Amino acid sequence: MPQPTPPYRLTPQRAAVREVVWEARDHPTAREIYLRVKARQPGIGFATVYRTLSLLVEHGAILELRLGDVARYDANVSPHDHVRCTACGVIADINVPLPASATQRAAHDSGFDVDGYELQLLGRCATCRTSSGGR
Amino acid sequence: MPQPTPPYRLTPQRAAVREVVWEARDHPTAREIYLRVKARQPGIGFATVYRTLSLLVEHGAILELRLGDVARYDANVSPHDHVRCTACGVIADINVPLPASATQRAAHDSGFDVDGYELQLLGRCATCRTSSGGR
DNA sequence: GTCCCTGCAAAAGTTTTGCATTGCG
DNA sequence: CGCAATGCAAAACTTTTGCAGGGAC
Repeated sequence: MPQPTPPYRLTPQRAAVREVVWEARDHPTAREIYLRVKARQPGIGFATVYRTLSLLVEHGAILELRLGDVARYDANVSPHDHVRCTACGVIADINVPLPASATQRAAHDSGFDVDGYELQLLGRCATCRTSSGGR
Repeated sequence: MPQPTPPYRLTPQRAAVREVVWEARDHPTAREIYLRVKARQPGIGFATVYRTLSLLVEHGAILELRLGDVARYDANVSPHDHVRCTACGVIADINVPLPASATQRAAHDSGFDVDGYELQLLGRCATCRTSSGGR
């Protein structure tokens, strides 16, 4: 997907936030993004990062995930699912073949019109499985 | 599932919290539970409710849901899914037929051992759909 | 000149923790 | 008596908001 000229002003701060998210592959939290951006724009403040993240989410440039207790951000805006390691917390993108008809029907029975869904698998990543032995 | 004598002391405060969650059908937040319990045990404090909720979750007596920005609690501890109204926030229990093999395979390709999953559908409930007209 | 953006600080909200007190076992 | 549980208050943390200053258009 090409990036159209945004309808908002792309200031250096905003560009830095956008780049950090785009380059990240680890679904960083707002605080983590703030720290990484600060390495490039030492003067930037919390509020600017938070406001920029909201802006980018609103415009569909990035995705906000509410997987655990804090918000995380994902540059992959196409529909996909996630798997989270319950040991170390690492999150990976995956695709689960879940037919739209299944979700539509299940929710429709409850009287809902369904727009979409969020699916998160829970387990142990390869690293944690190996390092901590069997369990 | 019958309730075994808990391995923790079932004080009046804890019993009240447990009952409130068991009687609730609306996936209340910790604050909502606190307010409802307070109606029965006026002297109870925040901390006790929070600590009791953690305790009950640890022992599998109730479920903690992280669907939105705050924690919600569910007395239904058997595996099931949820649908949330993006307009009013109401949450309902549903069951989506998602074969374990599908999740297992998808995650295994990423190197994860999968224990379970959380599936949340998003849409508009019957009430919101009717009241706000088309959109 | 006007308006948007930024940075700092404070506020708001949820959840956790410290600590003295209470009361069961 | 000993120890777990409680209640209150304060802390920790994430996220939002207010506001004055500054730069872009």
